[in-house]
Amino acid sequence: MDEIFKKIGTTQTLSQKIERNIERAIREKKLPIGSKLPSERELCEMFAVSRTALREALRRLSARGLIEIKKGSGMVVTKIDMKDAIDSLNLYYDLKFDVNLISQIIELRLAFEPEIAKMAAQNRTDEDLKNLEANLVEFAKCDPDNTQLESDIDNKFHLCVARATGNPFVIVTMEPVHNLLPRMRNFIYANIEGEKEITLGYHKEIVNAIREQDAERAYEKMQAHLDRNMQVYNKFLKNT
Amino acid sequence: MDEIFKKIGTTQTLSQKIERNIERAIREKKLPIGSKLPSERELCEMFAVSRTALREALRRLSARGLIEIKKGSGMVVTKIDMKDAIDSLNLYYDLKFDVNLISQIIELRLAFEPEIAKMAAQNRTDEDLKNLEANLVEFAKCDPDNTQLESDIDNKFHLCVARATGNPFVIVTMEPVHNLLPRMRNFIYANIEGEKEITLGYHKEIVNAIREQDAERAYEKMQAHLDRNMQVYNKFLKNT
DNA sequence: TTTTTCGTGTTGTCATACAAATTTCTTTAT
DNA sequence: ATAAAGAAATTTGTATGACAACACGAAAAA
Repeated sequence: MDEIFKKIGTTQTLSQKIERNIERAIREKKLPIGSKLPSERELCEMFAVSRTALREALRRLSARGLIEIKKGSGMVVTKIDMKDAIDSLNLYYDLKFDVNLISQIIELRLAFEPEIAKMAAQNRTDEDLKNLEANLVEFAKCDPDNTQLESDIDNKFHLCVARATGNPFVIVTMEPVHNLLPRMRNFIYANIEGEKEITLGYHKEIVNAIREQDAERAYEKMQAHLDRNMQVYNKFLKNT
Repeated sequence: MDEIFKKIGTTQTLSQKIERNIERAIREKKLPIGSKLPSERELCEMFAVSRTALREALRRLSARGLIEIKKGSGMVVTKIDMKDAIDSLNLYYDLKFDVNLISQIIELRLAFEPEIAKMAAQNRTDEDLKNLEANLVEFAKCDPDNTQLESDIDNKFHLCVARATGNPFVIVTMEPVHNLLPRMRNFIYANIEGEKEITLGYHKEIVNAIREQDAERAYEKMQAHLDRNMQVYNKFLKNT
C-alpha cells in the first residue's frame, strides 16, 4: 500500500534519466576528462530521444560543471574545477546567511584556523611565503580610513594561509567561509581605533612562524589573533 | 586590441542571460524562498524569448538547486538545502579522488576532528548523545567479519560527532570527506586483527567525554583515536 | 455533504526549421 | 607545392507549433 505513495516524487523525467546516464558514464571514466562527447544528433540516435529532451539533460550537466558546451564546436567532459565546488558552496552559504550564523562562523574559524596555520607552517612553499609577505606590505600601506579595502586584505591574508596548507580540502572549506566575511564587516570592524595596527602585528607574527616553519608558534599566534577578533566582536554585540 | 580576444568565451547565450537574471532575482530575495515562479508562458512574455531558451535556463537553475520544477504544477524557489551543497562537494571530491589525496584527507581529519569533538562536547543536544550511543551499540554488535559494515558504522560515528556540533559549516565540510572514506577502506581497514575492539574503546571514551561535556577530554580522545588510525595506515603503506 | 468527473492550466516531449559559430575541405592565387 | 581565401558541412542556439502527462480546482453527481 505504502509503496504506491512512495513513488510520488520519484518519477524521473526522460531528460533526468538521460542526465544520470551520461553522468554515470563520466563518473565511471567511460567518458574520460577532456574527451569529446558525441554530437547532439548522434546522442539523440543513441538514446532514441528527441533533441529537446537531450538538450535539457545537457544543460543540467553543464550547469553542474561536468561538461562544457561550445557553440559550433561541440561538448567536452571538463576537468572539474575547484572553483565549481566553491561556487556552489558560495551560493549555499550566501542564501543561508543570517546574523544568527555569525557566531557559528566565528566558532569555526576559532577551531580550524589555528590548525590551518600549523599545516601552513609545515607545508608552505616559497611562493606561498611570498604571497603572505606581499599581503603584509599591502595591508601596511592601506589607507586606514578605507575600512572596506582593509578588511578585504585581511580576508585575503587568511585565504593565503589556507592555500599555503597545500591541502585542497582545506581550501574548499575555507574559501566560502571567508567570502562571507565581508558581510560581517560592519559588525566586526566597526571603526575600532588602532585595531589595524594590532591586526597587522598578529599577521606579521604568524607569517614569521610560517616562514620559519614553526608549526606550534603559528598555531598559537593564529589563535591569539582570532581570540582578539572574537573580543572585538563581543564588544560590538554588547552595544546592540 | 587585446580586448577583442578577451571577448572570446564571454559571449553569453540567451539562455544564460535569462539564467543570471532569475538567479539575481532569487539572490536579492525579489523571489522569496517558497514563492511560485510565473509560468513558462508568462516568463516567455516577460523576457520576450522563446520557450526553448527559457526552459534551458530553468533546467540549469533546477540543476543547481535554486528552483524546483513540478510537472503539471509549477515552479517554486527552493529553500536551498544543505544536501545540495554537500552533493556538489561529493561530486567534486569523487571525481578528484586519487590515492595521492589520501594523506591529505588524513591530514585534514587529524587537524579538524579533535576540534570538532571539542565543539560537539560543548554544543551537543540530548538527541545527539542518543545517536552517538546508538552508534556504539550498533558497532559493538556488528559482525567483525563484515568489514564493509564495520567501517560504515565507524564513518557514521564521526559524522554524528560532526552533527553534534550543531554548526552547519562543520557538517558541510566533513560530510563529503567522510563519504570518501569507504574508498579508502581497503587501504586502512585491511583486516587488522583486534583493531575493532580498540576502535570501539576510543569511540566509547569520546562519547563519554561528550556526554559529560568535557571539551578538552573529547579533544584528546579524538586525537588519540585518529593518531592510532594514522599508525595503521602507515603500517599499510610500508607494505606496498 | 461527499465523491466523482471533467476542464483548464502547467510542465514534459517531440518534430521541424533556421540562425550563428566553428570546423573541414575545396578552390585559388602565389 | 604551399599558403591563403572562401565555400561547404557540421555543430550548437533559438524559435515555433503541437501534443502528451500530470495537477488542481470547479462543476456535477451521488
